[in-house]
Amino acid sequence: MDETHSPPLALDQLPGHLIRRLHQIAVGIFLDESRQFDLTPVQFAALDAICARPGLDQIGLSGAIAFDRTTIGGVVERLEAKGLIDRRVGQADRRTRELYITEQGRQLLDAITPAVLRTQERILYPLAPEERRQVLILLDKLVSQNNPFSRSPIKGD
Amino acid sequence: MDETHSPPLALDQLPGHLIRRLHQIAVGIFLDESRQFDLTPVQFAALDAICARPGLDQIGLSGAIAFDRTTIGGVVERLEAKGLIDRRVGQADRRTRELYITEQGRQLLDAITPAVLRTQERILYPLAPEERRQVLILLDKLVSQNNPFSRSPIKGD
DNA sequence: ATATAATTGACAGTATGCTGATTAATTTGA
DNA sequence: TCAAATTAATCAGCATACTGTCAATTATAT
Repeated sequence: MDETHSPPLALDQLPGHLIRRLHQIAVGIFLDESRQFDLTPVQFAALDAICARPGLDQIGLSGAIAFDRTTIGGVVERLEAKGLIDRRVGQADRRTRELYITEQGRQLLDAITPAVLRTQERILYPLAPEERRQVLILLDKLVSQNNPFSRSPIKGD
Repeated sequence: MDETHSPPLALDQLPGHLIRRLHQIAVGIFLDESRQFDLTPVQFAALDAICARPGLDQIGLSGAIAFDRTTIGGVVERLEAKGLIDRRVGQADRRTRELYITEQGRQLLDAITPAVLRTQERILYPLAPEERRQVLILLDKLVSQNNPFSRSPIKGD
């Protein structure tokens, strides 16, 4: 027998594949729930972080929500084009762009928040209450302890 | 008091955000482990599925590993350009393109498999053995039961 | 048999998410 | 002080991941 080839891996049992699928599902539910607001999950995350920390620059925003710093450029550009944030040249450091949420941005954030909360409930809906607590603890453990290996590691406050 | 605005949500406690972060981390580990093979996670998944089911068409491949059918087009195009798969016009249905792994593709799949397995171990490394079993069970439950709501639901065999 | 439906794959367009290079501004160090 | 290193943002380029649309092909229904 010249059987030099290993059998294909069963993808649907690999953690990486399960994680990719779950992410795909979570994004799908988010877009379904917030269809009327024309905001992507990443745009929501950025808007939420800018609201929480006004005057943040783009690198700071990357660190706060773990985006690649190049990706953030396009995201804030689109948020600015929609009138949801302002971008001002930094006072202390003119290389930076300080980010501020606009009144319109605040109103959208308020309006979309219930949809975002419904999204989280729908994602976890298949699990029993105790399992939901469990999975959040395990996901948090995986994310925080693998954080150093991530491409865009979270910076602590 | 005219406090009409709710406080920003704590992103790092939202399931959707944790899932996005974990996916980002998993992809990063995959690319790190398989750097020398020049294959992305999605390309690996497609190659693995084509190996397991030779003659599959592109829609069938989408259904097997939950890709959008448009996304698959570019993926198989790049796999074909690298000489890892063949694409032939379907005999029974000339609309389809039947996908076959090449000998070169099989060899790459063999070579990359240990790296893919190491990737899975690194993803789960922060967890104790019992927690690893738990999280896989919970992820599988979330994925399979939310599958109908996904944009690219898995088709059963 | 033939008009209509549905299906496969392709294409255009948009939005992440990354690499690597470049520019402008600031900081460091000899 | 002034050249060198560093940093913030941008740009070009590539690969997912989705929407919609379209042409070619097949299935259906009268």
